[in-house]
Formats: sequence, structure tokens, C-alpha cells
Amino acid sequence: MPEAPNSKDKVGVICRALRRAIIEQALEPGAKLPEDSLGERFGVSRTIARYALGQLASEGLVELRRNRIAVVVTPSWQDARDIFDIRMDLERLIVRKIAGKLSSSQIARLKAHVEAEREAHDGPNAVSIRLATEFHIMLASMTNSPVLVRYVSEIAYRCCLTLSLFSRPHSSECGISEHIAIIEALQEGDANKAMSLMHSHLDSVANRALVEPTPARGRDLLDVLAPYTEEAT
Amino acid sequence: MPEAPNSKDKVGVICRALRRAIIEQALEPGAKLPEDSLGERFGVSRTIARYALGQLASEGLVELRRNRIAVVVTPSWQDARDIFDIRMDLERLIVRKIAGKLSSSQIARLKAHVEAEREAHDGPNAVSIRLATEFHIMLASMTNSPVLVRYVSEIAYRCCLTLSLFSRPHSSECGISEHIAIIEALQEGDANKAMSLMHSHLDSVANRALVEPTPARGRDLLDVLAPYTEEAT
DNA sequence: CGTGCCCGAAGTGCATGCAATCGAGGAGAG
DNA sequence: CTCTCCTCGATTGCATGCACTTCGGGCACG
Repeated sequence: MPEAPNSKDKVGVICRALRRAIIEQALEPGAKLPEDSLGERFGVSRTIARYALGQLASEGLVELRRNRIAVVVTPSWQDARDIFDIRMDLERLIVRKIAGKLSSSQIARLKAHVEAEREAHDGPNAVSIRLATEFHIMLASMTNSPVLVRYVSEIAYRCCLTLSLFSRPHSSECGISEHIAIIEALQEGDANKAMSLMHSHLDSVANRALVEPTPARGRDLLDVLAPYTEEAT
Repeated sequence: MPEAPNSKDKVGVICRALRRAIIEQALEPGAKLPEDSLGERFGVSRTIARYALGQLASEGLVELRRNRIAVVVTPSWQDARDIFDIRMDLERLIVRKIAGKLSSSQIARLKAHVEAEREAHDGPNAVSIRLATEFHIMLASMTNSPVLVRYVSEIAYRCCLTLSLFSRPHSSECGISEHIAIIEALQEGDANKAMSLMHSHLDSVANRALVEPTPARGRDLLDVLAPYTEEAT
């Protein structure tokens, strides 16, 4: 648990705030994150802000460029495919691990969460997205595997990022009923059913989003040209 | 790619050095990592050393304790099980992804690496361990999935850590022939065979190591007592 | 009107300083 | 002789300062 809700942990506070801002799309890909402003905003010095940015960068949410202002990452279409792909496998794994093994209180918590999703459905889009993401993280945490929680959280956050890039504005209709179906399969202990439900759930989310490189749907020249630059070796 | 071999990147240099020291078991679990000493050793200020420790902590290799000297993590037996478990799935995934899709030059690189492993077999144990680990990372990198590479690297490093904790001193005989068999299955394009080979390979490594909580094989009182403390919820 | 250069402002890279905290070891009481 | 408390050195937590790099706008020139 690298980040307990310890009020003394300034770095953690900043990271959580930024992650949340990103997940709710208040911070879009490419948004600038100057150390000064961050420090000022959170009442700490640049040192701390810088450190927080480092952590976020290690999670793949922020891009650190030498001598340049840090920015929220702008995943390439290739990145997006990659991340969704791994996510698929990890979440199937999670579902397999917990199918039929949840306590009734855990089931209750899941259902309560989905209920919250439903309530938020008509509210601001950002909240819906966050809740939907948190549902998956909640599932992960029920495996009691810290590693899985970390990886799925990371990937889920990054998916939000790509959604805000590639999907059309609506798209928030993120399958609440699918979440419910998954919970039921989990409760029944039908691992295969749960896995296939999870699979199609994620698949539909991905397809809603990653419709294709969608020729010129990048933000600007820089992104449009990205596929044509060569630097990989 | 959060760490190009950029000579300007002091933090990266320190991280790599430390990772390598850990993987070669020059730094055992519990080893202290004071910021001053690190800084002095690498010719940088505490600021940088601290930053590097932060990165390592986010990878789960180092434990940061507030107001205390950072130490190399000492995985609990439970952690070890967890990590090996996930590793199993991730590496099976990798093997599935690349089976039959490797270019001949990639195969050649793999074979060359195993050859290096063989040559190092009679040398220092530490080198053997490192090479064996790097083989798995090499495999991961052939998926062209940065995320997978990151996760597998992280997990592989952590496995080394648990090995140095729980396995008896010898145990370096880390199945070079198994690596070869895997390469062959990969080359043939037989995904299932490759997956099952990988499975049994990792299983034998794990079993060689995680023989059981192995009553009193901890480093000192603190570790010996660990299984008897209760803090899990 | 477009192009290239230059300089000031903004921002990062890193070291250092000072206060706060931890813990090891010694002094003192029982 | 042992246990407890207290003090001092070791070490971290964090802010600040300074050098260097990058960015962006204005100005001269074509």
C-alpha cells in the first residue's frame, strides 16, 4: 500500500488529486503541469510537486520531458490498443480469481457501488466515468492481490485517458447493466460466464472508443504527424 | 519508455544500479539505503537519491518508511505467493502472444542469450540469476507491449528478491534447458505447448523456492515473528 | 507580408540549509 | 544487575537559491 490516506503524505495527496482530475477529464491529455503552479495550488514547494509528478510518470499518466513542462500523457492509438488488450486479460484473470469466492458483504458493496453509478447516471459525465472505473478497481481489490490492484488501477486510469482522446463526446453510457450482470455471475460462482461477460463488457467499451485510428481525429498537427515520425529502435 | 539509457539521467542511473544490485543479491532484503550514502556514492545530492528511491518504491523494490532509512523490501511469504501467481499468468500471456510470431533474428537473440546463460553457469551465482531473469524480460519485450514489459520486469525483479529470502543457497540451477525448450515451442508456433512449458518452468522455480513458510528461515526476529502477527483484515 | 534572430521571462535541474524526527546508548533509579 | 528515561548524533522532510534550458514575442530584414 504505497499510499495510505495519511494526511501527512503531501505527495500522496497531490497524486490522488491529479489522478482524479485526470480520470474525470478535468485534465485532458496534453494539459500542462508546471511544478510551480502545482506547488502553489497544494501549498508545497516545487520539490514535492516534482516528486509527485515523478510518481505519476512512473504510472504512465504523466510525461516528463527534460527541461520542459510536464504534461498529461497523450496516448498514441497504438498505446491505446496495447493497454486495452492487457486490460482485457488482467480483468478476466481477476474475475476468474474471485468468481464464487466473494462474501455477501463484498457482493453488497459491489451492488451499492453500481447503485451509486445509476444515481450518478444523469449527473455530470465526469462522475459517471469515475464511478465506472472505480467499479473495476473495486473488483481488483477483492482478489487480495496488491499487485493486481496496482496494475489494474494504473491501466484503468490510462484507459480513461484514451477514452477522452478517441471517443466521441457521449459514450458515457458505460454499461451499468453489464456491471450488474457481472456481479450476478460472480455471485453464482460461474467463472466462465463472468469472464465472458467481462470480456464483452470491456470489448464494447473499447469498441465504442477505439473505432480506428480515425484518420484525422488527433488534437492537432503534432498528434496527426505522430504516426509518421520515427524514433523507435 | 520511462528510462532511456540517457547519460544525463542521473535518477535512471541510480535506479538501474540499485535494481541490478538487488537482482544480483548484492543488496539483500532489509538492506539499508540512506539517501546520503547513495548520493555520495553516485556523486549527486540527496535530492536525486531520494527521487530515485521514490521510483524504486513505486516498483515495489524499496520500502520507504517515514523519517526512517529506506530499505530493500522484505516480501512476506504471502506477497511472494501473490507475485509468483500473477507472474504465472502474465508470462503465459506473453508466450501466447508471441508464439509463432518471432522473426528469425529474434529467435537468434534468444538463443544467444541462453548461450550466455550456459557460459555463466559455472561463474558467480549472481550473474546466473540475473541472466535468467533477463531472459524472461527479453521475452516480454518481444510482445511490443510496453506495459507488459514494465509489469513483467517489475515482477521478475521482485521474484529475485523473494528467492534470496526463501530459497536455499544453491537453487541457481535455473533450468537453462527449460528456456531452450520454450524457445523451440515458440519457434514452432505451438502456443499451447509453449504456455505449458512456461507454466512448468515457473512452477519448478517457485517450488524450488517457496517450499512453505519454511518455519524459521527468516533473517531475524522480526521476520520470524511476522507470520504470527495479525494485521490483515 | 513572411522569415529569421535575439533576448527576456518562465520553468526545470540540482545542491544546500535548516528544522523535525528517530533511535542508540549512557546515566540514573530501583 | 536490570529497567527506564533522556539526551545527542544520524537521517529524513521540505523549502529555497542559483545556474541552465526552453519558449515566445518583438524587431530587423528580405
